[in-house]
Amino acid sequence: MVAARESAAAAAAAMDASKYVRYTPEQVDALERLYYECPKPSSLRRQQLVRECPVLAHVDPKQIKVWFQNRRCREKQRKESSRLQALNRKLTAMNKLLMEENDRLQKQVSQLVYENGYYRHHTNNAGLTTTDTSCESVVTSGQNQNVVVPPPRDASPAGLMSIAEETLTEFLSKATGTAVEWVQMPGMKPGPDSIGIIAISHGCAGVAARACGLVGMEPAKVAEILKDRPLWLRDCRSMEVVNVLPAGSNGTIELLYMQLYAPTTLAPARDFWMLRYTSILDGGSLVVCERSLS
DNA sequence: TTGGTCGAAAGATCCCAAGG
DNA sequence: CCTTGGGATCTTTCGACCAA
Repeated sequence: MVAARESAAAAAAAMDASKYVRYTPEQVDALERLYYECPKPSSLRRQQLVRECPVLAHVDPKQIKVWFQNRRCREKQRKESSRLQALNRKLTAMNKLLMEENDRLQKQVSQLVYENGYYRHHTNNAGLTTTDTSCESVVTSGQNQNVVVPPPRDASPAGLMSIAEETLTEFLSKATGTAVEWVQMPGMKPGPDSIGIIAISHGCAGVAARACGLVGMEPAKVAEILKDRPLWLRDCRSMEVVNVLPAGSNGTIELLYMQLYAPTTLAPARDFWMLRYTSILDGGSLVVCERSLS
């Protein structure tokens, strides 16, 4: 490249200034017409053009060749330029739409933050919640009287047992084969093969079945899940075991009060009363199913 | 006057087809 | 297979022209 530059400079220096010509408008018109007819004329055709066109009579065929070369080059550059301009217009229009959408969403967020603050304020005034809105749990094992959510509908042992049996039956009916319809929750992997996920089954209006371990899951995998309790409860901001009851099949029923982290920083944390049924089934498989009582 | 742009010209390099 | 001629492409230089 350096050699090319040097030789080009040397050639340019040697070039006679008188060689530089500017074609007349008539010549340019003629050349443009010829270019329109044929952008790549052969050597023979170029000589023929010079003979046939009077305004080009005194132009060297070599100059004609160079003119066509440069003309093709210019056309290529113009096409590329117009292509980039069209692309730029499209991107600008897209950018405008995205800016408008962003603006609209920002306003929506502001409105939701405002509403959130408004409802928090009213809840605090009603004396039903803690004054602490930090990361500290609002649930403290019966010492804290400022419980957010209402108690379960039927917290009696018989009522809990009934709900637990119902939940287990429902869960087992869904947790066989691929019958479970898994719904991904924020920050969690979808699908029954995921470990430590929370899934909410479809078709159960108002009822959430929280599953951690499926029937038929390998015992080693279940043990692995149970050992890694922090992961198992990673979405859980706080949890309180309010009551524990023995159940059939070596199972237990626990009444839980849970507070889950908010899916986004702008949304409030969610509070649940949960019923957890834990049981060892035949074959050593473990089933843990939970049901919201809210 | 100066800086930018356009156009003409030329060199270097690569590729391809034709001919010996 | 090698050489040769020509085209394509990229790059550079320089003159002309124009607007600030």
